[in-house]
Parts: sequence; C-alpha cells; structure tokens
Amino acid sequence: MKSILDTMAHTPLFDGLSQEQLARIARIVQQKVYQRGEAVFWDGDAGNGFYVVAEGRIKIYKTSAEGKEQILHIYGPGHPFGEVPVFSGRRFPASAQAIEKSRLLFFPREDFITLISRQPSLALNMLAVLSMRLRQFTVQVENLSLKEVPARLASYLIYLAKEQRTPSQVDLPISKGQLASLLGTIPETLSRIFNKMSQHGLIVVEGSQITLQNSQALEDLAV
Amino acid sequence: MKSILDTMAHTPLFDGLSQEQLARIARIVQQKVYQRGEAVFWDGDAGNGFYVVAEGRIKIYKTSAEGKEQILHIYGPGHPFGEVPVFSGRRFPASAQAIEKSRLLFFPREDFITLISRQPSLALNMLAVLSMRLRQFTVQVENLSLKEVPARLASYLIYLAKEQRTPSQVDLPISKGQLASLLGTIPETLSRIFNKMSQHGLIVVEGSQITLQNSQALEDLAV
DNA sequence: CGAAGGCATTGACTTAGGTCAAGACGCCTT
DNA sequence: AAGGCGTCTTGACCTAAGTCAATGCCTTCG
Repeated sequence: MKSILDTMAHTPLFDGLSQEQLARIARIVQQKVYQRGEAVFWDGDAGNGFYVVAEGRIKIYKTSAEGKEQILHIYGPGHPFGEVPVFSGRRFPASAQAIEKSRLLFFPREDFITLISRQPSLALNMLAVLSMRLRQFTVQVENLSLKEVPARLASYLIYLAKEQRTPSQVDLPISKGQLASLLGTIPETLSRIFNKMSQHGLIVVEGSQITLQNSQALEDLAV
Repeated sequence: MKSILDTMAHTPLFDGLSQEQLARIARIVQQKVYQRGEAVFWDGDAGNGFYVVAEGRIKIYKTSAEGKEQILHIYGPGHPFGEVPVFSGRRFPASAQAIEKSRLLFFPREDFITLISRQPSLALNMLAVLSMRLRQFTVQVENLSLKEVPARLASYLIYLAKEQRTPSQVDLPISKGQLASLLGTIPETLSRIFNKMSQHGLIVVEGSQITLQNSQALEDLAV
C-alpha cells in the first residue's frame, strides 16, 4: 500500500511542490477506507473538506426523484473530488459512492485554505483542476444534448482506447449498467446499441472486453 | 458608462480587494465593445485571457455538427467568463457571442496569473467562481438527463422569479428561440409547452412577460 | 405605406429511446 | 452440483419530443 506522500506525489494537484511542501500538506491529511457500495457523501451534505482517491474508484452522481441516476464522473487514483463546497461555501452538488473498495485521502477545508493562501502554485494547480473539470462538463452537456446515444457510446469507446493506450481493444472499467448511467441512458438501450454495433462489424463484445474492429467508422459515428 | 474600476467593484471576483489592489488590476485590463451577434471567441480558439461583462449580455454555447446549438450560460454585468484556458492551458471549450451590444473587460492571461500569485484572496475568489460554475453544470446535466422539458421550463421560470425578485411575474431575458436552446430543446416544443401550461392555468404568457398563476404547481412540475 | 425578414405558433407525422415483462447467463455460496 | 442472486439481453409496446411545412405576426426599413 502506497504512503500518503507517495499518493500525493502522483497527483497532478500537487505537481511542482517541493518534498518539504508536500510533507507539510501531508500533515493535515486524514485517510479513510470505503467498502464497495459505501457512500462517501450525499448530494446536499455540508462539506468540510475534499478528497483525493489513493486506491479504488469513486463515482460522482445525481439522482432524480424517481430514482434514476446520472453519473457525472468516475475517478480513480490521483483524482481529487468534492472540492466545490471548499471554495463555494455551498453544499455538495452531487453524491459520491465507492464503486469498489477504496482508500481516500481527506483534506480538511480550513487547513487547506490556509495552505493555498501561502502557496500560490497550489492555488494555480487547484484552478487548473477545476478548469479541466469545467471543460469536461461542457463535453458532457454537449453529449447529452446534441448527440444521440450511439454517438455517445462511440465517443466513450474511443476515449477509453486512448486512455488505455490500446487502439483496438478496450476493457470497460465499469459494469454495463453503470455505463448506461454515465452515458445518460438505460441498460436496455445500451445493450441494443452494443448489439447493433456488433452486427455492423464496428466492434466485438465479449463481456467487458470490447474489440474495436473499425475505428474509423466509430470516429464517424461519434462526430 | 461605468468606469473600469466601478465595474470591477461590482464583480464578486474582486470582492474583498482594496482600492489600491483594484487599481493595480485595472491597469492590466483592456476594454472592448461587441455588437449584437458578434462573436467573442469560438470553441477551439486559443485563449490568452478571460473576460468580465461590463454591459450587455453574452451567451456561451456549443454547436453540433448539424448546426444545433446548446446554450451553456448567459452572462450579464459582473460575470467573468472564458477563464478555463487561462488555468488549464487548453483551448476554449465552447463559443461566446454577444446577444446584445456589450462592453467587456479583458484580462490578459500572463498578467492575471502574476497578480493571482501575489494575491491569495484573488486566487480564492477565482476558485469560488469556478466552483459555483461547476455547481451550475451539475444542475444542467441533471436537468438534461433526468428531467423532461416541462420540468426544465418550470425550474427556469422559478429561477427567474427568484432572481428578478418578482414572485409571480417574470420577464424572459432572452428570445424564446434562445430559451429553447438553453433548455436543450427546440422552439416548436417550447411553444407547445408554454401553450399547455397556459391551458392548465399555471402561467399567462404575453410576449416575454410571463405571469406565474400557480407557483406551487410549477414547483411540483419542476420536481 | 407596403414589402421583407425574423420570430413564434400550429398541425401532421416520425422516431429515438424509454417502460414493462420475461428470460438467459454467469458466478458465488453452501 | 444445486440453488439463487445480480447483471445482461430480448421482445413488444408506448410516448416525449424532434422534423417538416405552412402560416401568422411584428418590427424595421426603404
């Protein structure tokens, strides 16, 4: 198991800080382990600090009154989340849950704000993190509003292939049900689209292993 | 016409800064006027600074390959926009256009980063701005994915009533066509829903003036 | 004053994708 | 090996909302 310092060293948020500075920040960190399915916080909770994933995977999501769920992000090791209340003074705008057993670092609000006031580069790193997330939200809104489900799936597969550095073979990091929720649809629809893409020779699906047979056609579909 | 300093004094981004600090920031500002319909920047452009609306109204939006448009935000006086490239180092993730004749303040990237490194409270203000925007995006994703169009419209009317401090009378700040694009739908659909809400006695529509006849029912609709 | 262009509305029709219900397929436990 | 549970798939059906086309209406401008 990695140490706190080791995890922090691999988190972009702390890039460019000296060992000494890292050590100072590490002193304010609390560590906590969450079991698969356990809630980290709920939409509307007061937040008194933010988290960084050390191990495992966390989903950030919204739920409708009827119980339908929309996943906003899935974060793995090195990703911070839950910072919005730290800087806005408002409550969490979404819920967070461990989708597998996870170890998290928790940074208390007050201490972190003190640190950031004294470390301009830490402030700039955090600004970069939030900016990248805003970027990502514009893509999600674009997908939900301007693209149909097959295009969203194609985009996601291409994105995965890039991220996993395997141009023609990807491994779904989440269940198909969760993927449906991430793409803003339901399992039945997703299943039918996987089926249709397979029939058209775009992909081969074997459980969570997807082979991309025709990347060009997928790119075209994703527009 | 308000002075640069006067505009800055009414921008939350600069809250808590002394007159002296404001004056120092004002020195790096450039001013520019945009005519109705004129583009401020395009999705994908390189950004070398961000903007604050001094007068007028700016829409931030995404366009699909087929020309459909999704509005992400509409910003009026005092609102900053276009900061993402400043901190992420990437290009603009969306386009910006003046929806009426507008005067903007432009803050060049390099100068502003220098300032922020020396002014922790300015950094924290900017973090608050970005955090509020993230909050707002979670709401937009929730609306697009988990709510139907009537619920989105009801939410928007309630939001307007609060913002305009007129509990039962609101004035649409944008055309109905633009409103459709903001809500993730098309003018025809929006028109029909206005019609249906009127028939059910929820509202009375007279051009851009909407009277809320039954706020409770609207709240229920908005879920 | 009258033409013209943009915006909004209305109607008829189509369709993507959601709902509901029934199986199928692992895969873990006993 | 058998049972059972959760996940995924398939089919039949429905509906919200998009498309296309026509018309009305208002503002602006020659």
